[in-house]
Amino acid sequence: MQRTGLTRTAVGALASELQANKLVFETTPEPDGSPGRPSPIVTPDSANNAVLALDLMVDSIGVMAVGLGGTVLRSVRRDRDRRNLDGTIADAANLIESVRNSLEPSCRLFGLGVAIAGLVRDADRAVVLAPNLGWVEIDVVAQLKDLFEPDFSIVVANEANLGALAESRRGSVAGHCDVLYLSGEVGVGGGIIVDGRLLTGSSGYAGEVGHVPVRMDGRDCRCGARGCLETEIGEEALLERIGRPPDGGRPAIIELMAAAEAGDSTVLDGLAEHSRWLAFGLTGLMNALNPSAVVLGGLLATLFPYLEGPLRAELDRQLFPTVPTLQNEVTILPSSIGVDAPAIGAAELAWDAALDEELIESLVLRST
Amino acid sequence: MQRTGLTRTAVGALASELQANKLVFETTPEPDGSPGRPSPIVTPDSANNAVLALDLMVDSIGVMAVGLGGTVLRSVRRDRDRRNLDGTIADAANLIESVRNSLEPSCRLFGLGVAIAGLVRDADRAVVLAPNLGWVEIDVVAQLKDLFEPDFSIVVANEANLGALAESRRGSVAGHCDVLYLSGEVGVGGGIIVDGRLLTGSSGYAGEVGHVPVRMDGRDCRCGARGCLETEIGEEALLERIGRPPDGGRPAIIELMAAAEAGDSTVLDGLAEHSRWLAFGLTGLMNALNPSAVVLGGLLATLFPYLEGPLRAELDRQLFPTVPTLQNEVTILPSSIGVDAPAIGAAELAWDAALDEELIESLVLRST
DNA sequence: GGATAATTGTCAGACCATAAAACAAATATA
DNA sequence: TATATTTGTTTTATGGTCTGACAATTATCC
Repeated sequence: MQRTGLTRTAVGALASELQANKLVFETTPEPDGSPGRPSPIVTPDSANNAVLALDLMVDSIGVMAVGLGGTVLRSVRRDRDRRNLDGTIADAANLIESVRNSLEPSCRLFGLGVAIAGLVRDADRAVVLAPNLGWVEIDVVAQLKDLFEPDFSIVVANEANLGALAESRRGSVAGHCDVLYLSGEVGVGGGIIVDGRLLTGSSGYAGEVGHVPVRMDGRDCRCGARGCLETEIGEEALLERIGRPPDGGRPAIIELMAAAEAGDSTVLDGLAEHSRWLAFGLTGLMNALNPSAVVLGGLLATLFPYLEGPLRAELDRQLFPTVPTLQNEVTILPSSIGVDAPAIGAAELAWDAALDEELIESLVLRST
Repeated sequence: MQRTGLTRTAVGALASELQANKLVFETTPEPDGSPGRPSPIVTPDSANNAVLALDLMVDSIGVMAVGLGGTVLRSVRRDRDRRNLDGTIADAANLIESVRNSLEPSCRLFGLGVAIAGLVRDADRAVVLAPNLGWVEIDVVAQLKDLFEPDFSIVVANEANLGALAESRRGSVAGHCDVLYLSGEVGVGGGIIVDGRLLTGSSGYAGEVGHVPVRMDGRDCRCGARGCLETEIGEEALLERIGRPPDGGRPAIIELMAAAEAGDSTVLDGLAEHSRWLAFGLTGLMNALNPSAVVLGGLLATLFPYLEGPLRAELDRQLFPTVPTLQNEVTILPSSIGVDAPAIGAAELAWDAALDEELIESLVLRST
C-alpha cells in the first residue's frame, strides 16, 4: 500500500503529528466501492501554511504565496521599471508586503524563495553575477531579511534552475526524475534535475546550458565567450536569422508567430534552422546526462509547435542513430507552467528548506 | 572527532560488529605524543575480503582482485585477440579463474564488477551497444554467472563511467564530490560524478561526453552522428591534424610525443589546436555541471603536459570570462590511475553493491 | 437484513539503535 | 608519582518503529 515501507503504526503516528502541528487535516473519503474500512484522506492545509516566492526577472518582478502541497494562493507580477538595485528591492519589498497582507491572518509563513536571473553562489546564497539585472556580488538575503523575523528562512537560486525544479515537480514532466530544462528568452538558461533533485554543482553554478559552446567561429556572447548556444537560439539570434532587427523584443516575436502561422517560408525556414541549433545543443546535454524528459521553456515553448518537427528530425540524426531505441525513451515537451515556473520553483525550494527545518525542529522538541 | 555525528558508543558497537564479521581488525597505534588514551586503528581486512573486477576493453582484458578499502590484491591483463563473443568471454573466464585461484583460501569474495566499453542499460545491466567490441544487446551477467554461486553479485557499467568513479575515489581528485572525467583513446568516453555518486541518467547511458557535438559541419562519427567531440579530440583526429595517418595507433602517438619533446612546431601547433577543441567541449560540460574537478584520462593524460597550457588559456577565454573567479575554482588534472581506472571503478561499484547487501543482510539477521 | 470477508485505524508490548552518564584504561606532562 | 587528557566500555534511558491483537468501517453474499 505505502511506498515508503513503513507500517500502519508509523504512518499513523506521523500523520497525527502533522495534524497536531496543523500542517494537514483529514477528511473522510467518498465510498469507492472497495471493501474494508476506508482510509481517511490527509490533505495538506494549504490555506494556512504557505511560503512566499519572489522572482526577479529582467523586466518584471513576480511574487507568489504557495501553500503546502503546491497550491498557488496569490500571484502578482509587475513590470520592473526601476533599474537600480535599491529601486528593484523596494518594489520587491512592496509586492511581498501586499501579498503577505492579503493572506488570511491564520496563515503561517515558512520561508521565502528567491529566483534570480543570474549566477548564485551556493555557499552563501549570494548573487555573483546577474548581467541582465546589472548586479555583481549582491547579497540578496541581506537586502530582504529586514522584512521578516530575524530567523525567517530565505533561500536563493538561479531562475532557470528553479524553472527546472518547478517543471519536474508540478509541470509537464511531473514524475520524471531526470529532467533537462532549457528556457530561451533574450538569455538562455536551464536547469538539470538528477534523481528528482536540482543539480547545483560544486559552487551552485550548474545548469548554465545557455553557455554551452556550439560554434567555434560563432558570435560573441554577453558572457564574454564566443559561440555559446545562447548566441544561436536566443531571441536576438532568431530575429536576426529571419531578417528582423534583433532588438525587436516581444512585438517582433508576435509578428513572427503570425507570419509562421500564415506559412511564410522565410520564417519557417528560419525556425527550422533555429531547431537544428537547438537540437545540436540538446544532443550534447542529452548524451552527457541521459534525461528521461526534456522541457523547453520561454520563447522555445511559445515557438514549440514550429520547432518540434525539425527538432525531432535533427535529434533522430544526432542522438546515437545507431541505437534507435534511445530516442524513443526521451519525452520532449514545452513548459506547461510558463513565466511562473521560476517562482513556483522558488516556492518548492523554500518548502524543501522549511520541511527540513520542521523535521529538525520536531526532533529537537522531542528530545527536550 | 568523528564526522558522522555518532557517539563513541555507536561507533564502538559498529566497529565491534564489523570485527565480529571479520571485515576489519584493530591495531594499537604508534604513540603520537598527544595525551589521552589512544584510539585503536581499525583497518579493513583487505587480504581476506575482496571483490573481482573485469575490464573488457577494446584490445585487452583486465581482471583484478581488490580488497576492502581499495587495495589491489591481484591485477592481470592480456591482449584481447579472440574477436568473437564466446572467445572473449572464455578468455575472461580463464583470467577470472586464475585470479580467483591465486587468492588465499581464506579470502571471501563479495562480488564481481564488470567494466564495458559500451552502453549499459541500467534496468537489466545488459550491454545495449559496444561498437568497439562488436556487441549488440548482450547480457554479460548471463554469460558470466555460471562461474559463480547462483546468488553471486555481478554488476556491470560503462568503462569510462567507472573510470570517473575510480578517479573520484582513489585517483588524482579523491575527495572531490563533483567531478567530470573525460578519457580519450580512439573513442572518447567519460563519466560524471555528482555528490560523490556516479551519474547514470534515467537509463544508464549518461556520461557519453565523447558524443557531445561541437562542430556542425564536422566529420562523421562512428556513433552515426556528425561533429561529435570524439571526431575532434580522438586519437584519429589528433594524428590527422598533425599530418600523420589516422590509423597509426600507439606507435604513432609515441613518435608524436618524441616530436613534441624535440620541439617540432607542427606537432606543437597541432596539440594546441587539439587543446582548443578539448576546451570547447569541456566548457559546455563545465557550464552545465559546474564540477569542482576535471580529470583527463587515456591519451589526454599522456599528452597532458603539452595540452595543459593551451587548454587553460582557452578555458580562460571561454568559461564565463566576466567572472574570473570561476576558473580558479576548478582543478584540472591528468588521470593518476591510468589504464586500470575502469577496473578499479568496477571494483568500487562491486563493493558498493556488496556493502549494501551486507547492510541489508545484517538487518535481516537481526530481525530473525 | 444479517453474517461474513476485507481493509484499515489503534493500542499494548517488544525490540533495536543510539544517547547519556559514569567509570575504567591508557597516555602525556608537571 | 600525581594530575590532566583523551578514549573505550558498561549501564541505563529514550525514541521510533514493528508485531500482533483488537476494534472500526465498508462491501458482498445469502
